[in-house]
Amino acid sequence: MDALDHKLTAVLRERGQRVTQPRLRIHRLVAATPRHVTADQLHDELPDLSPATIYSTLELLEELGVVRRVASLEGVTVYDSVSEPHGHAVCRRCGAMFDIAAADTARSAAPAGFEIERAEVQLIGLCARCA
Amino acid sequence: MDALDHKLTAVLRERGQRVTQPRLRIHRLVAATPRHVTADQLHDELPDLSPATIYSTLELLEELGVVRRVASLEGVTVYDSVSEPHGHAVCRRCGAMFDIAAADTARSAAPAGFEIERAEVQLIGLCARCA
DNA sequence: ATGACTGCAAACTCTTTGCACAACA
DNA sequence: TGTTGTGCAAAGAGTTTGCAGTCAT
Repeated sequence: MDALDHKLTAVLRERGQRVTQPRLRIHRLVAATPRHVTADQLHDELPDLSPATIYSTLELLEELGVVRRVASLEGVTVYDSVSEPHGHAVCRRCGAMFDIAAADTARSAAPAGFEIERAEVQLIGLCARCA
Repeated sequence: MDALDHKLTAVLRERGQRVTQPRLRIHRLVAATPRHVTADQLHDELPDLSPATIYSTLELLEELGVVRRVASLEGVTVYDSVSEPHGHAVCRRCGAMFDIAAADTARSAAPAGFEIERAEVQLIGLCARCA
């Protein structure tokens, strides 16, 4: 986990931002979560951090390019550590999310002049267990 | 617009649901909107309908397969009349949404056993005007 | 030391719910 | 006429904001 802290520390310093415990802890947790996190889940795991801090830190981490906001279906914002551009298959019944690799193929469909910053693919349906 | 009303009337009757003015009006508006609608936009155009009615009607129309809920980035639910499965290119700056046709190509990436009910593709970036 | 960051609490937005009235069948 | 659907108002989630105290530099 130390490598993670160093990475974030470097990015923060580079932008003149302070290195604080909440930032390191939230970053660690997002990076350690295999798939996706909500602000609420983070608050469950870090109860001593206020929602305000969690949200503002997530916003900062997004600006730093370390975390990504993913649109979700239930009106809840889902966050994701930035690794590779990818898509999600979302089970309508149990909510399970699977990463898929279709985002790249989708890029070819952009309208003329559109500068793609990221491609999100969501497949909604029933996972193998629920089907 | 009469064809629309007839279509919805048929679907409603088929399911034993009543045909009401709010349902017809909301359906017309969603169908008439070139791209996507939020519940709030509908309420602006139909101020005499209560939010509760708008939401419950949208939910009904979704169950009837006439309208689709689209995940959005700003924590606002976006609705879309059902036509062809498609994706969206969303401008990060001005919020403009363009339909794209990439959803089909994305289907091939589903995990094993996953039953796709719909495929959503979102490209986030800057549209030609904002770039 | 000083300025940025955090926590607390309240506010805000979007959406849902409960109940009485109105409208469809 | 008998339900079902609607409006109103309040409640409920999730997220944002303001301000005073705390901590990194």
